[in-house]
Amino acid sequence: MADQPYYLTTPIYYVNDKPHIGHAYTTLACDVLARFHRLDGDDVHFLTGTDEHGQKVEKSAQAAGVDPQAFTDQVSQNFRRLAEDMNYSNDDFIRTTEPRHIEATQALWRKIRDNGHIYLGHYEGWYAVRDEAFYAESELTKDDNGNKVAPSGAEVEWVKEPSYFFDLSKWQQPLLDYYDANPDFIGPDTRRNEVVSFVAGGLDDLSVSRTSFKWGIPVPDDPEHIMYVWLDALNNYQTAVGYPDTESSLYSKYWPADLHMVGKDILRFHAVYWPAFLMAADLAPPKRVYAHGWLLNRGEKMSKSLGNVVTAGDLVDRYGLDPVRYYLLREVPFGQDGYISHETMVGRINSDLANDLGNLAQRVLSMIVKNCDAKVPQPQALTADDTTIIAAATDVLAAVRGEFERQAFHRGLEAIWKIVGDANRYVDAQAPWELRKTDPERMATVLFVLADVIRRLAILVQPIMPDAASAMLDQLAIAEDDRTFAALGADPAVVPGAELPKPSPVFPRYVDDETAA
RNA sequence: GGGCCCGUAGUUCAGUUGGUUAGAACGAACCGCUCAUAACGGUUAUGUCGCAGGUUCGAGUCCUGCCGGGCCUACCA
Repeated sequence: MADQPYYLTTPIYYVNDKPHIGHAYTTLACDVLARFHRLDGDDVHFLTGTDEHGQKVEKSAQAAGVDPQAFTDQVSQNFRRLAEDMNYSNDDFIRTTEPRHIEATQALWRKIRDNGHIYLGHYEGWYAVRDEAFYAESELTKDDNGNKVAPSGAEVEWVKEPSYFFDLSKWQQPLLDYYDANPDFIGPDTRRNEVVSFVAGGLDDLSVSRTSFKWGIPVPDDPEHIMYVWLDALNNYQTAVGYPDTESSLYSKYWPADLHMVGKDILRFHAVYWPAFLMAADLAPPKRVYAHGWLLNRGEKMSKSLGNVVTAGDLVDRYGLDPVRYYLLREVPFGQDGYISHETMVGRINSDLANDLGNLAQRVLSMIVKNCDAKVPQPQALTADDTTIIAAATDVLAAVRGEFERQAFHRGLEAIWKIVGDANRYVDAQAPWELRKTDPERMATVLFVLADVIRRLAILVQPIMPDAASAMLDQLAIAEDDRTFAALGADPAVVPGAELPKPSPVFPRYVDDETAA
């Protein structure tokens, strides 16, 4: 059970994009899982990074007057900064322009080619020179002169260029068999259904090289071609664990990946193309791909044209990092689209964090400092009420683990907050402020029990809110080594006699400027 | 056009293989407490479970049709 390997990945983000809340959301979910598994004693490898090849990058670099490598060196920093600002605990940050990735991806190409699954053909389609893009027949319309034009209005012409193809059409049945044998491969279920029906509908061979631009990984033995997008991008997951050295300690430990987290827009690449590529190379497909939904700004899709794009930085500046981390995973059922708004943010911060959890810690710690000489009190024999709540706070881990394994973060948090509620009810039922006058020893026991319940809650909440949880555990004088899930059992618990600092609220209420007056 | 999912209290959602008076949270009203970040606890209320049929002793829970919303995918021209 100890030291189980757990390898999870975010998508690699396209460097040409500016980081927005969607990137932050995907990586946040992974970060929470990574931290959870580490606390659970697993040997975690958590990867994120940037996708740096392609025509758009080539053009942007040109426009900036620098070569593509220098350009990507610069803009990939935007995503490294995001990782730092959001307190992500990734173990590696991969860039597709790194030598290790170029080497790994050419090796994958050779393997697939040598297995007979890549052939040379022609890529053809309607090409708009002005847009430098191909369009499907269905996207085209006719202008006044009867010429076919792209949605942009640009004239298109039928273009044919040599291209290597991957024989995706041959993988329909193997893929369907794989889905069938691995019912948890794609989540949530509704996405799984979509993918299965897409594959069942038949697959076309996939163009996997281009000659029309240069910024990419050269095709082995035919440098006129560069590899096209997905083969390059997807293989980052293998590169980072040492491919092509499949005997390496990293690869043999971490492959196949336990989870690829993706947005729903790129599910097909991960759930169809990627396992097909891997099977074609005699490699194991990942164990699970999970496609989450979109965050909608008050119900509207965020877009540049609407001017309602929210960045993680905007939210963190206003509400604080840990509250934002909590909010994003608690408010929206992961996997579905969901609204975010100032009102719901304030609701979560004030109700769940300030009033329920924060105030629980504050009221209990204040009583201990005032009435127990600022030391963890010495308990007497525990009553049934005491053992019940302690057991509940301990047992909830199993429920949370189960929910997180299905990426149901909101459900896991709900389960933890049920215990927060229990603890507040316990305070009221035991009324330690009465016991202070009537039965000081019982008061001491009640406060001890509460301190230990708060300890457990803080330990559980660490993956979501690392800094705030750490502050709570500091206030309980819990040693750094005693903060893993293994410490959720009875010992080591809060230590009677341990000196506690004067408590200060961990989660301040959010007060609107307008309503403050 | 084909496929998939959804439509349950003001709001966001749970409702397991069909079975007694349909649940939670937030919000609302009232009551209590006073340790605490004016926080906490208790009580109460509201639902034609999208609409119409059907199967069944019994349906939010299965079937059919319709209306409404979303997603995936295709095509005609």
